[in-house]
Amino acid sequence: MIVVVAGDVTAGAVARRRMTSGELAIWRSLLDTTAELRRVLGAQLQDSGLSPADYQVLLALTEADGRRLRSSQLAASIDWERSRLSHHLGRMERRGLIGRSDCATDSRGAEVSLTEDGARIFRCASAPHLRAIKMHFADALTPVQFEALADILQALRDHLHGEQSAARASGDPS
Amino acid sequence: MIVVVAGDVTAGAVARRRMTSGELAIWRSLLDTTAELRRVLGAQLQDSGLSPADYQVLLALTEADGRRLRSSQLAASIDWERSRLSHHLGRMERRGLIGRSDCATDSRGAEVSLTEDGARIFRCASAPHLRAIKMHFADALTPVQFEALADILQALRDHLHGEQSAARASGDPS
DNA sequence: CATGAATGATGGACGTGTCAATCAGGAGGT
DNA sequence: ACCTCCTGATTGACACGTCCATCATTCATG
Repeated sequence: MIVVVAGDVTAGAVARRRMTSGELAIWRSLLDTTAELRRVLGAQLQDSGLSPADYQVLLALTEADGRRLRSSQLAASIDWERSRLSHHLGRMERRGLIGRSDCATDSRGAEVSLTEDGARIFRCASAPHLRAIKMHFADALTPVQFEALADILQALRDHLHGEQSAARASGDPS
Repeated sequence: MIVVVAGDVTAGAVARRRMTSGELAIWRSLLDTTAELRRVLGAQLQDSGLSPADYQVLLALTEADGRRLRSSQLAASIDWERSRLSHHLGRMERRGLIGRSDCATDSRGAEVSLTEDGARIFRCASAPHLRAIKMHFADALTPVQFEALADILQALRDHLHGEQSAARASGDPS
């Protein structure tokens, strides 16, 4: 039986090549630059009294039906570990940003809801935050660069997830 | 005297435009994708018993003259706050990865040095880490995409730093 | 040289993130 | 009904990062 590595058509071609120092430098630059952007935007958000994590949670809740979500749904929608979310919700609850109540259909579950305060603070934080993203990110790039970046991010995501399906396809019965 | 806004030739043109939802989506994708990459590579590093932060410190020390650096130099070379570095060095010292000693020329200063253990562990961690970067990042992109990414990162950094010099040039006497 | 500002480094408090353990409740089979 | 397994969620311990205060030393200035 002949097994052909599938899922990533470039895998065979590059398998034995060494990473160049230029590629490594670009990787480090990606790390550094995104870290700095996160730092700048995090500092801006803090003016509104929110951390980037708070913002993610409040954004997901604001967009949710009835401004409430099962804890698991919330965790899935922002791709957090449940434990992390549980800790963070505890802190946000102490600050009065969200509320937690039991779930009607599943007594194990918890429903997370946006409080008045939480909704109000999120509204106040949202506009300046979007302006900051525009100022520090969107205004820095040309339309051509945006297109290229979207393409690159797509390739990175496909590659990350393609690896998994390739592993599954080649004999790992997950 | 005529003052011309310099440093970012596009600043005037985009000042009043709203950010498009596409641009916002690309920003979120950048956040998510780089976060996932950091997560995957951090998990890989942990197999060698190091955190990404440990790796950064050990890399800087390994490349330093005599494998030792003043604490401030180290902080500057990896762009950390001094307090963060101090805390982290305390933890790394407890684990035997680095040592701290007084500085000869400035009694306020501290010199950070690589221990035998630290050097050995870094050597063992380095190769698999570089392989992981290649596998998850470098192998995902074409040469054209690398070139585009380098260009984009350069534009983002120039913009971040150009803002500061523009602010300084237009009347902020820092 | 005396004194006040600046610098190098550390420490405590607190918010945050991860891992592993735990616990209550549902789901499915016998 | 009972047992087992799975799932939703929380918790404790600990590593990590930031903010702010502190302390010793050096530098600059009169």
